[in-house]
Amino acid sequence: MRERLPPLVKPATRKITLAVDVVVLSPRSDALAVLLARSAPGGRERWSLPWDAPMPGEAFEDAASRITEASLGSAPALLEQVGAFADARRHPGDADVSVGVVALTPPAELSSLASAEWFSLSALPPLAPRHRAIVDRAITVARQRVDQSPLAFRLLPPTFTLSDLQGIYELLLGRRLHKASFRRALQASYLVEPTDEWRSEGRGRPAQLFRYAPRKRRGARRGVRFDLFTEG
Amino acid sequence: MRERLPPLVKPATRKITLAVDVVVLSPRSDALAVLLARSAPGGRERWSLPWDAPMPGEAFEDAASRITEASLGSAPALLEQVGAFADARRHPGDADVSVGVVALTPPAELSSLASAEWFSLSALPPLAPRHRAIVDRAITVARQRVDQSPLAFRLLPPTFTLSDLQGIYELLLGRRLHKASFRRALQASYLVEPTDEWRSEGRGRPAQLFRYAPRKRRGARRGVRFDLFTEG
DNA sequence: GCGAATTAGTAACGAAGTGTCACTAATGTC
DNA sequence: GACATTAGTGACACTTCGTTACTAATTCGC
Repeated sequence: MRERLPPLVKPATRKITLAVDVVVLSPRSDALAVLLARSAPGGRERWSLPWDAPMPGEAFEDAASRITEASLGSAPALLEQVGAFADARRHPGDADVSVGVVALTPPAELSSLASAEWFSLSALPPLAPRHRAIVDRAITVARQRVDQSPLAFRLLPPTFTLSDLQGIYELLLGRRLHKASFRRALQASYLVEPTDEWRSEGRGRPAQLFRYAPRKRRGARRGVRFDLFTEG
Repeated sequence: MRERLPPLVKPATRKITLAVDVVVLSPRSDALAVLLARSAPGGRERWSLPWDAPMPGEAFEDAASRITEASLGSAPALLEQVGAFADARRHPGDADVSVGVVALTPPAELSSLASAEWFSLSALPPLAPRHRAIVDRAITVARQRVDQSPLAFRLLPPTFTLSDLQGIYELLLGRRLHKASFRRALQASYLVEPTDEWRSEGRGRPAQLFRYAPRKRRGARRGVRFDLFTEG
């Protein structure tokens, strides 16, 4: 086993086809929703993630932004690559390799002309296996990033109530949070500032509107957490 | 802006070349080290990440394992993809796109025959720009994962002292930790169990050896942390 | 042999953070 | 006007965390 030496120079001879597949996420009536594009290859209605081949020299995130805009009508608020996927030939366009990108956008109505629709995560139509895997990975990545980056704020309009914000966190984390604790932690973070507007929505006391405005940056050097391991 | 409709079916026509580039990390004399392969294209000594084109149908992680084994002599303890990279034509093998993979392995001596060497992260030789980017990304990913997965244990031999473990965490996090706090948190996590062996290493009191043996799984449902945002 | 230096390991205290309950406030509904 | 509903806050108990200060076991220099 010792005499196997690495090749010094080996040309990457094999040519393959590449696609960028985008998972556009948005909150929609108390659930996370994914944007799917209609495609009817054989008369039956089928759905797939919006995708395209990147143009020569185009960065993956730029391609994802372009692809999102084509289906949604506007550019997403945040993009992040979630990895490359290669299970052989399970892509709607038969691409050998897909680069998955997750895109976040506040709730928005679709043009009724557009050949795309929102689907609740819990009620997705059948997808190509690779697209299924990319969606799952995108959700996992979003969930992991939730308290590393201000991701939740990208799923909301510029001003929002604290209950809205808490709702987004609950959607992303998949569990309920306690109101008082949530607000206390948010207060201590200096991430939002109140506006002087209030929103009355049906019954109950009107809620103050806030905007995302990170002010301080506490160099919060914390210890190590051993209790966050997600898997064996 | 409304009339732009997504293409229903668009073949991914462009063919490209693909490489898997591996960042093999290991602790080496109080610093993280990267495994680089020697390549001497023009007489001058040059270095690059171990890489190869994936074989048809081979998963990226499998390719990365194979590539690591060719340079290191053994398979790594943990592999994780860190993304696709596409800056045009800055790859040593001229691959259009690279899939970056980070591999972790305990300290190991290299065969002196092998055309690969360990380089401290702080003293890397010049690399192709894309390889530079993949190394940086690999470090970032490893640092982010440190308390989401038992990554640090993959950089240690099967048994280790708690000071060893703390040292790995300090290498990965890039800052010093307090001994008492570190041990208290580790104790509460039920991740390690003591062996009945002790190791005396030069001066000082001998240290007990532990092994990684996660026992309980506290469903530690914690609140939201707003103070961990890493960037604007 | 013996003290100094060095590394391992723990107890305990004060500060900060977190889960929870209970309350007040402002609106719509009947 | 009573009630349901949603927003927002105060306070208490409990946990967690950073830190200091200590004890324990070994090697080194003399």
